[in-house]
Amino acid sequence: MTMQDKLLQFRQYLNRAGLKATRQRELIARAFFATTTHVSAEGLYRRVGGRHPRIGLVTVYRTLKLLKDAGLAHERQFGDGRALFEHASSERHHDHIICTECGKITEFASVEIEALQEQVVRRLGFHIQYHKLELYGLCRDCSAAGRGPGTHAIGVG
Amino acid sequence: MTMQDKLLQFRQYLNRAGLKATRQRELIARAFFATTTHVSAEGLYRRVGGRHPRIGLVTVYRTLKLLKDAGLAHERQFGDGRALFEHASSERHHDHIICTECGKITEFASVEIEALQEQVVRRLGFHIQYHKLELYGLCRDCSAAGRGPGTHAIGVG
DNA sequence: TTGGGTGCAAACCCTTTGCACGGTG
DNA sequence: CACCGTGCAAAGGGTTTGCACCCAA
Repeated sequence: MTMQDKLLQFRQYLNRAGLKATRQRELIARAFFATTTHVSAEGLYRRVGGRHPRIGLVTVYRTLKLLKDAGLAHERQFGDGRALFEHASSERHHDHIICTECGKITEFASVEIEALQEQVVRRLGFHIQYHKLELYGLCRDCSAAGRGPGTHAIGVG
Repeated sequence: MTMQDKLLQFRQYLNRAGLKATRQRELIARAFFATTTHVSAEGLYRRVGGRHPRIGLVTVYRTLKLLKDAGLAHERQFGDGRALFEHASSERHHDHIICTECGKITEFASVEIEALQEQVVRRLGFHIQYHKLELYGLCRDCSAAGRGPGTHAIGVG
């Protein structure tokens, strides 16, 4: 799905919902679709604001909510208090692995893990609706650079 | 590990760290160890404050931090903006399944899932330090009661 | 006695909301 | 032209910090 497709879908959503396609919404959506990784509202605000100072952080929040409603963005909570947003249209469900050294976020998916989850909790009488799996560790680069606890700890407590 | 053991461990921690065993810390620790499930700072504050009105929420936060430092409490973020605390001393690593209807939190553990996680991300060059797995769905009771989306939706969009 | 501990209020961070002005359909 | 959208500032919720008084060791 190209940037143009996504923008079109966003405009169509606004139209259908009786909302207006404003200059700000267009610029914020473009900046969002241009990101390759997870962005915070603040981060997106800085990207847009660098070129268009008249756009407020509040509008970024409001537009991100619209993008979610349009099904074009997912909001993720990684427990550090702020929300990160990622594109939703093109990708299937996936989980995340976060490097504790450099903060890089990598996506992965495993049907095996998900099947096992379902199996494990069925015994408890639960029926899964959705899940959130976050792995934390050292990425290849940070391992190679010898950063982090991996270097001196044989068994990490 | 009994309540008394835990209290003793807490006092020993304070002692070793050159900190003081105050009336407030004792009361808050007792209230925390008396919980059976996950509590928020606010929730613990209400439990203590019901009987001892002179204890401030701030002191609850500070004592929870001490309990974490002492290795007696774990802090969990379930993405709703506030932290929940659980006992740490007695239990091994586990994950959580949260009922989306009644909010009940159940713990579970699976070495199979964890082995699979390790295997999956090794291909990506990652080395896992820790992880966080949250399953969301309907618990047995809520399923039985016919609550939730399961009742009318065949395929949930 | 002395340094850490407490409680209150205020600050803090992220996010949302109230309101008067501005711009889209 | 009627609303919806915007920006600012202010409020909001959860958590932390500054400060004067208090108390455990």
